[in-house]
Amino acid sequence: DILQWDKYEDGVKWKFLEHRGPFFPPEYQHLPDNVNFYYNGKVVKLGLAAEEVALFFAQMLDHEYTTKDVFRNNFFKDWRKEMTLEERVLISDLNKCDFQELHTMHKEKVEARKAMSKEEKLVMKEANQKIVEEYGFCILDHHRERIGNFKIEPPGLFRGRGEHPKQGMLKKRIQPEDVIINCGKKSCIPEPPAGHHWKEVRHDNTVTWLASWTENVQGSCKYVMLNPSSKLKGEKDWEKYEVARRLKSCVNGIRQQYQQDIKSKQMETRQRAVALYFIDKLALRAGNEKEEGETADTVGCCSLRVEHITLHDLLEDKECVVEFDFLGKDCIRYYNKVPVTKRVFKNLTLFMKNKEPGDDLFDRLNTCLLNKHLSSLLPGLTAKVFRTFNASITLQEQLQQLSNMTDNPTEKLLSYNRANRAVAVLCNHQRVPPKTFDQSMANLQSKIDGRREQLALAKSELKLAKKEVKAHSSDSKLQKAVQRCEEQLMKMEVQATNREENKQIALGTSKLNYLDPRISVAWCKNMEVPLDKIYNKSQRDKFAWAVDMTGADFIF
DNA sequence: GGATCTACTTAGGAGGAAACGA
DNA sequence: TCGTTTCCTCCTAAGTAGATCC
Repeated sequence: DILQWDKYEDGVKWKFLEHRGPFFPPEYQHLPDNVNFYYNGKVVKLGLAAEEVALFFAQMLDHEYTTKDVFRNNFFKDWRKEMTLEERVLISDLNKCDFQELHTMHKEKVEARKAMSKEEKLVMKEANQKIVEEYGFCILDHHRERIGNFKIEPPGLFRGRGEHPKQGMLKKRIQPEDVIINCGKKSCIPEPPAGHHWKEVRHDNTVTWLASWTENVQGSCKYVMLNPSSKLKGEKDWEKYEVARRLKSCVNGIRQQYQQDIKSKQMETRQRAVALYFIDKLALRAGNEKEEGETADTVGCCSLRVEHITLHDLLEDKECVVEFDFLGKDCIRYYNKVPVTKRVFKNLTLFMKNKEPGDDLFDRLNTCLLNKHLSSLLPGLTAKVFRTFNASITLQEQLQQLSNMTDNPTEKLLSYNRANRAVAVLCNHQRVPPKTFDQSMANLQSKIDGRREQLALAKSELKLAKKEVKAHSSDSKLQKAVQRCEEQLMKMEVQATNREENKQIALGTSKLNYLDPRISVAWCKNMEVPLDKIYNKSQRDKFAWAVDMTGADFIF
């Protein structure tokens, strides 16, 4: 069976596309007269452009960002570009800038928004819904579809992740003159805001975006695209999982092949084989090259450097252990100690020979070479398919192992979460533990203790009542109280277990992007668990294609 | 054959809304 | 009913990977 999500000829994604264009954030308004910026202790009335950027900085004053040298220097440099000549001559030292009044004003605004009455909040909500109604939908091939990000990103200071060399730079305001509109030839062309025009209007039906603009900090392109619930995205999602399933049916052969390749005479082949071994076994990302100095220093498999691994002949009673320690996507640390085969271990020793810590581990390999090899093994196969495949197969196996039909609903959900968690751990989906984690854990524990005492009390009351034969009528009442107490205690204990195990693990990313939803739908059917215990509304919308087509007998 | 461009998926965090329990 | 906790939505950065350019 040929996977063909394009229902139209070569690369055509749609025949009709109509929308209102993106929604622009409001223009900047001058500060009230009584709110002042001070330079060197003196009031300075800034022009509109410089003032707007000053406010961006002032708003972030509570944030750690504003204490970092890189952030401050980048900000100051870009801020000065927005100043008039006089302003620039005067304001030459960020340390002499006093943003306090701007900061206070901002905080008051935030407080005021929080303190709004119910009625006021409702008015706001309705105004927002009107905007969504007007700009948040498009017509694509006879279907009214929700747009994902129809709002133009407002200007502000760039906040990268980790030690980003561009943090603090000014992200400029986007004008209609910067925006390219993409729509159908026969559709109405969206009206630009009054007094403005679009950069370009094009009719390219081989792409799925509705509008795009170039962002000034990294020089990359931003797109307005459809919501995940759309047919177009759903079909693409389905295809992704079908490729992963096809990998499942030939993965044994591929594994044998790369084990053989590790012995190859060709250095390139051996490096490719070891990299693939890591990608398959550890679910590492491919690791494209990145331009040095443009982004934070993060790596994936192919871009690993010698400094990122340590080899141990023997570690904690295990032989041939590779210790990984590097920053991956979003500067999330990957730390793992993994026993590997002797052959892999010997090769790694060889790859590292005569190299400096900063040298590439796989100096003969890159993602392009790796993917070319993979697509020759199976059409559509790339490095990231291994992550999808290993994630989904892990979920299926874990669900099989962990869940019992005889469990109560709470226990069934715990099993599901644990299976989900196994995948999140494999894919290294981490989160920072919530600030209140320890406190809320302690709160829960004291609630559990309280309930335990209550249960003990209820039990002894019941015992007492049973002795007195005449108290028969109140007997069943007490029985129910005991039962309810036991149930609540069990629920809380499961909740505590689940929360503890989830401390540093984020389940959302794998659920949304790596787990074939048909596995979960089938599990719900088999276990008689309502689907909405597993997926919320937007997740059910995103996975509508799977909900419709999946029976209890589905196997990934 | 490497650099650059383009289009798309994957990612964690912020903040607000809803749910929960005392 | 109120304060806390949990859930959800939005936001936009940061990846992957194929195409195009030179």
